[in-house]
Amino acid sequence: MGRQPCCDKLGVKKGPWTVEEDKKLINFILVNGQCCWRAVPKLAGLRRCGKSCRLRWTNYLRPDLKRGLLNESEEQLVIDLHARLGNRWSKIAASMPGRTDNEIKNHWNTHIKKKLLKMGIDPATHKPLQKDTDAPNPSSQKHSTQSSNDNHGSTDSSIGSVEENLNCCAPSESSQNIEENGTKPLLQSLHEDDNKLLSYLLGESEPPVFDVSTWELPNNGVNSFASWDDCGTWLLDCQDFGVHDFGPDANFDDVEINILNTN
DNA sequence: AAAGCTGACAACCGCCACAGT
DNA sequence: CACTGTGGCGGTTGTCAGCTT
Repeated sequence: MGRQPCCDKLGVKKGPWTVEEDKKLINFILVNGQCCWRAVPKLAGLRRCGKSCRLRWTNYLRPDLKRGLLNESEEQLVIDLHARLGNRWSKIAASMPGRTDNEIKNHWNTHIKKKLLKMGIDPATHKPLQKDTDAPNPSSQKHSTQSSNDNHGSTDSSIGSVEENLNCCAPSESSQNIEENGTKPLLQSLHEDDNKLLSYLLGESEPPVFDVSTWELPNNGVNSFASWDDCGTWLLDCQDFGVHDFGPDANFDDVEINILNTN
């Protein structure tokens, strides 16, 4: 109440991002790294809310993102983690390198939820559905989600019930099996390097050591690339943009270039 | 061929946590 | 300690492409 909106609504563009806007945002972050999202739109010459820029970058433009549907083992992982964490999508996403919370959330809502319901499992509690809860009302769903959040240790039995059902179609990579024999959870053993990278990109840790041919640290700016063409080629590997979309040919006006140069 | 339906996913909104003042 | 600004999160909606009737 009385709280100011995160950005001035007037003159702020909404809706799908254009290629031009993407280019500006990518170029800005390549040069300046991730900093003060509120200032990004102004500095990058975008008529967007800072929040919108952050979302666009983290959910779509980030170069370390996997694209496409979650495969079976990732899906199994999401179910396992959801049973433990509830709807804490960001926590779940943090354990799945290359996947975003938004992506996982979408996949949960469009695929997994239905799959579980079909199997007679309540997606909120991960327990078998009662006869009279075939059409669960939202309030009870919310409540049960909350309780699963609060009782992480007590959800083991429910996890079991989910995975017992899933084992019929899931391959041998059931995390239940992994944990039962006392080995490292699947999440921790998979993609540890990617986790480091993700962690760095999210500003949570020091830069990891990784293959510099695939991704350079934003703080190093354009100097990380032998040329703007290299930069474009690198981005081309990551996203569906043409090399010509980036670099000196990018459509910065003089004011924007000045802003970039003074930083 | 066209209308309606469904799935997939991008994007927005409102709230919350936390750091800085 | 209270207030403010910012970033982040989760829920929800909008849009579009593909499929079905």
